This record gives sequence, C-alpha cells and structure tokens, in this order.
Amino acid sequence: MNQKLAAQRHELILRAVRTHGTVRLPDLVELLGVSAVTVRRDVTALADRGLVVRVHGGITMPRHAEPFPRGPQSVVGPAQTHPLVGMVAPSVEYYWPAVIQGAQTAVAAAGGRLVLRASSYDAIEDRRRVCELLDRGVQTLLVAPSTTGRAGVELLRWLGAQSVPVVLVERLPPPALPTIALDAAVTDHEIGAGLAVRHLATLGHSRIGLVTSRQSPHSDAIRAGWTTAVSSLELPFNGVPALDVPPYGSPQWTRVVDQVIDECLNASVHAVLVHADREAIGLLERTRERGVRVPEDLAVVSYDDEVAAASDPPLTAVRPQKHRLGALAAQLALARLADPLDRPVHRVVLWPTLTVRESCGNELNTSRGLG
Amino acid sequence: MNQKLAAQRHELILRAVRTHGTVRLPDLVELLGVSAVTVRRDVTALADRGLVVRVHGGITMPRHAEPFPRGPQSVVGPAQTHPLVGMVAPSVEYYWPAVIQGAQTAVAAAGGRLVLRASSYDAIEDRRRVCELLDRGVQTLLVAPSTTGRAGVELLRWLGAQSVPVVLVERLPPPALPTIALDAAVTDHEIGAGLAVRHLATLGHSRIGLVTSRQSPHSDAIRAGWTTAVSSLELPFNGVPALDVPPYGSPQWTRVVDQVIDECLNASVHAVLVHADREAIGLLERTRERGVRVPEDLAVVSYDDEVAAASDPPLTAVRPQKHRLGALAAQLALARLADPLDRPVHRVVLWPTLTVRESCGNELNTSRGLG
DNA sequence: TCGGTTTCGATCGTTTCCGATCGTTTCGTT
DNA sequence: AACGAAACGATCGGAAACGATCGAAACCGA
Repeated sequence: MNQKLAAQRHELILRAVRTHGTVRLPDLVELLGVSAVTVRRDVTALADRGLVVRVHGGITMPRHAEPFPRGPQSVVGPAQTHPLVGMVAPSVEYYWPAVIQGAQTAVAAAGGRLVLRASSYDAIEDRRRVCELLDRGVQTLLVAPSTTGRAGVELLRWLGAQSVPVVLVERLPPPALPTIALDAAVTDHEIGAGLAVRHLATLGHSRIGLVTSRQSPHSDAIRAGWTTAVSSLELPFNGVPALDVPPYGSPQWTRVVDQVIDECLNASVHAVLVHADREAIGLLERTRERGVRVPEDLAVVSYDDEVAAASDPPLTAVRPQKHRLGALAAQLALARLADPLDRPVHRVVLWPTLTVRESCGNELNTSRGLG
Repeated sequence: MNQKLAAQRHELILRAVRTHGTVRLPDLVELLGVSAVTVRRDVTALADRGLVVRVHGGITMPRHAEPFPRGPQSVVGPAQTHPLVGMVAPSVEYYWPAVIQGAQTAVAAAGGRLVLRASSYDAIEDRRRVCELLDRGVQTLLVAPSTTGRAGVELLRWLGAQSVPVVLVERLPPPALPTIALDAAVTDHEIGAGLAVRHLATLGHSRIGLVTSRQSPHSDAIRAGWTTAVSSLELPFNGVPALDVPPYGSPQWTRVVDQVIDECLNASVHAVLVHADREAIGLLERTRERGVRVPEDLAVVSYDDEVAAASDPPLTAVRPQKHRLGALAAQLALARLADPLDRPVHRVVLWPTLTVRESCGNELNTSRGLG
C-alpha cells in the first residue's frame, strides 16, 4: 500500500483539506508517504482545477466565490424591463416544483415575473391554460404540453404559430413534426437510465431489471435508455423483468409489486432500476415486509430523486437537473424575447447525474477508511 | 486460475475495483495471471463502456457525481478573473472564422482571452495543438476535433480525460462512445438541409437534387437531412441526382459540374441544394457560361452562407449560426469553468436559418428563426 | 483439414510520473 | 535590517507505464 495512484493521492488531499480546512504541506508528505515535490505537484494540479487554494506552506479550502459573471446566459440584446413570463406545467405535485422554482429564480434574476398555470397532462387543458396566460398579457411562455396523439400534435402546431415566443420544457416535438421551430430545454432520460445501468454493472450486477411507471411521459425514454445500455454492455435480456406498473397506490399496486419481486428473485435478478421515487419507495416497503434485504438481495436505483434521499435505506437515484432545467428554459425564453427574429432555434439537452446512496450496497465509502 | 475468458476477467476486475476503490495495474496482472497488455486491453474496454475510469497506473471507480453534497452553499470554482480559453479549429479559411469570432467576443465579454490554434482535420495534429494550448496554460478548451476512425475515438477519449473542461464545437461523440461526458455545441445540419428542401418544395419544385462537397465533415448530415425531408414530403427520389463532388478548383471540377447540370436538365430537376458556397458559386459560373438561367431553369440553394450574398445572382442560402455557435461554446466553457463539478453535461443544438435571396426566384420576405 | 478470425503475449520506442538536487524566494525571529 | 529556516520552482535522470506493431496460439465454421 506504500504505492498510491495519483488519483488516490488527490482524493486523500481533498479529504484532508475538507476535514481540517487547511493542511500544511509536510503533513501531506507524511500522510501520503511520498516526497515533498510530488505533493507540491499534486497540490498545484488540484489548485489548477480550482479544488484547493495554495498558500505558502500549505493549502486551504477554496473560497466560495460568486458564480461566473452573467453565468451561462446567452448573448442577449437589450434587457427587457420587466418581462412577464408565463409557464404551464402539467403538475405541481411531483417533479415540476423544482423546475418551476428554477424558472422562477431565473426570471426573477432578470427582473421579471413568472406566472404559473397548472394543467393535467391533457392537450385540451394545456391549451386553455396557455390562452389564459396570453389573456393575462405574458410576453413569453414556458410550456410542458402533452405531445401525444392527434391533440398533442395539433397543440404543438398551435403553439408554434403563437406570436409570443414559446419554449418547450422537458418536451420535444414528436417525429411527426420534426421541423416545428420551437426552442426547447429537455433532460436526456435515456442517458440517465444508462447511468443507472452502468452503475449497477460496475457493482457487479449483470442481470438488471427495469420497472417503469405507467402513463409517465418519460417512461419510453427510460426504457429505451435501459435497453441500449444493457445491449451495449452485452448484458443478458432473457428472463430479466422489464415491467410497466400502475402508479403507487392504485388498487393493483401490491399485487404488481409482489410480482416484480417474485420475478426478480426467480430470475436471479439482484438489481433493478425503478422509475419514479414513489414506486421505488413502495417497492422498498414491500421488500421490508417480505424480508427481502436491500441491497443484499436486491439493489435498487430510483429515477427522479425527488424524495429518494429520505427512504429507508436511502435510495441511490438518477437525478434530472430540474432546477437547472427550469432556469435554462426561462433564460431561453428571455433571450428569445430580447431577440425574437435573428435568434436561431435553440435545443438544449441536459444530462442527469447519479447520486449514490445506500440502496445498491456500494462499498466505495468503506474501502477508503485506512488511507 | 490459469485460463479465463475475457468476460470472467472483466468480472474480476470490476470486483477488485469495487472492493478497493482503486486498483493498480500490476495488481491486476498478478490477480488475473495474464500479461499486462491484456489487462490494459480489458481495462480500456471497460472504460469505454463507462464502468471504470482509467488513470495512469491503474483504474478507479467512475465518479458520476459527488456522493456527498459539498457544503450548504452551492459550491463553485475559483473566481477566474481573467480566464484563458484555448480553441482548436480545423481550419481558419472557411466556415470557422465566424465561429472563432463568436467565441472571441464571448470570451472577451467575460473579461478573458481566447488563444487559437489551427489544425487540419487530423486527429494527431488536433492533439498536438491541444497539448500546446495546455502548455500555454489555458483553463478550458473549445475543440472541433476529428472524430472519425480509431484515431478520432482515441482523441475523444483523451479529451474526456483532461483535467481542464473541454467543449466540443460542431462535433458530437461518435456512436462508439455515446456516454463520454463532454459538453458540446453543434448545428443541426440535417434540419438545415430540410429547410432548403422545404423552401424549394414551397416554391413548387418536386424534384430536388443534391450536391455535396466531398470530404466535408458535414456532408453526411446534409445528405441525411435532404433524404429525410424529401421522403417525409413524399417527393420522388428516382432519377434525381444526389452527387458527391470534388471540391471547387480540383482538376475534375469542370467535368463534374457539367455532369451535375446535365443530369439535372435531363431528369427535369429544376432545383438543387448545393453544399458549400464555393461549389454553388462554381455551379453558377458554369450555368452562366452554358446559358442555363438561374433561377428560371435551375433554382439553387447554397449551404453555409459564407459568401453566398455576393454571388451573381445572390444565392439563397442555409446559414448555420456560426457566430452564435462560437459564442455559445465559449459560454458553455466559461460556465463549466465556474462550476466544474455539479454542472451537468450540456448539449446545445442550434438550427440554421434560411436566407432567401434571388437564386430561387421567389418574392417571399426573409425567413426568420421563428415564424 | 483448411483458411479466416479472434485473442493473447512479446517487444520496442515513447510518454509520463516520481524523486533528488540546487538555486531562489518567502517567512519569522532577533 | 539581518539572518536562518522553511518553502518554492526549475531541471535532470531513472523507473514505470503506455501505445503500437507484430507474431503465435486458439477457435470456429465449412
């Protein structure tokens, strides 16, 4: 163990500086068991990345500076004085609050005001809400409309013909309307599902199941991401359950979740990706009742990370960057408002991140104890 | 122990890295009982699939995200007073000057400085230029690398392993590396080609030809966009020329452009989309010499809009938003610099716009990004 | 049995990392 | 202000690791 990798040393240095605030260089020499010049090199490397700050004789934590001037905002023209931004979200109970907050902060930072209308995954109602906002005098719109079926296509066509700029949030025009010129900010849920699959594969699982929540607009993307990740990792499909379940709390719920657990156990599947925190937590409840241990018997990754941290055990979860997405959508709308003509269509895709907690039995925390 | 399949070795490697967090390569050699080069091969395979991360001398667990939120306040990087941004463009003669200017203005607006290195559509040279910039001390990089072939994949892998943030410009990771976590800003050239086809169709053309410039990295996308637009508009393919021509000025040029004109006239094709202004202008020259009238006998849309306005007659052209794209890429890089850890991967897609001039013979007004 | 393909290992030149040394700068004490 | 000690940066050389190429062995279908 005398010999350590550069990455290990960096990790240890970061940990030391995090716990102690400041670290003297000779202490690091002793801690790492390498020469002083090597420590200096490591420290300069970390300082170049901005992870620590060099001072004479040691290092300290980086001061949390203000974000970069003007942030990731686009090149915009003259600032609108007090833009009124409308937003139509399909729900305000799940997933969307963070998106709305993100939009809210971005609009407020621009000196504007956000007006929200809640809809309910229905194209007709979406359109009604948009009309209300237009009557209210909004200058631009963030919309997460229903895009399925004939009504969805019709709604998108109508949105694209509005005179105020419209930005789609977590929605893209369907293949039937590939060229409708609307800005959009979306999360790549396929990549997100792939992150989960890869994480489980790294932990040694080869048979990785999937549970998606019926009637969620993201289910298809998550299933697609799961499929491509499993096949690109050359993991087996046959016998691995990939179920579409009714939402948590519905009458058939207990029966279906029991079926999920049974199928996993029967097929030697010890890892599942579960779409939507609620369903994952429901699955955890049922495993507790039935004596199935998580993560020993079944590793679980949740998708959404709304309340995954508070479950028992805390769920490792894929986290769409909802707040950022909302902010980004608002910035797109404001930028379009400032430059409605020349500005080309922007389509921004954000990748989710993976937050590792305890529901997969990750030994990463314990393994570095004796550094 | 002596004889193992590759899959078994991979399994053992994953288990080792899982239990220890990091593994040195010689340890794996001893553990697996195979040669070092084989271990290296296995490790690169696993790293390509995103299951482990390669570091010099060994491997570590992939860090999808920070397991522990770091501090109550949003952690950001150092306050870069005067960020130094490097850029590698494959050419400074065509298309790229506008991109570079866009990046330049964005970096300057943030109080930083842009350092440019020109390369030449070659992965080896791209890498050398990047090294030069790193030696120069740049804190972040905008790169438009060559992504084709083995060398291209290798280059992308290397770019993804750099410690400074890298933003891809007009390039996306190839399908072989779908999960490499690099920000990117690209133009949707498929949409651009579709814009041209749709414009010509609106003007009454049903048989719409295509001329692409050989050895351009965008040719494939333009051809794909032309194909999908033609087929989704249910226009005919058969007999319609879709040629890949050598660049303007090459020895065969006159022969080939004559062939293009002949094929169009013979097949009753009175509209073509021509990739790259130079080739379109060359086509116009030849039509003048041969007495073919533009737009009466042949409507021409050019792709790129570098010098299309100055041709005779002025060319209707698809215009990638090069200046904006460069600015956007620079903003992505600066934002990543300010927040290197928590910020998710951003992929931004810009649509080109269509600038209507006289080479298609219509009297519509200039079309805009949004209708 | 044959030919093609895949997989693994040996070798070699190159790159990268690490430590020793030395001269210079910075800090703290008198 | 002067001094010494500590820290720092630069340079060099050895050792380890890396990538590329070639060749041998195993595998597989015909």
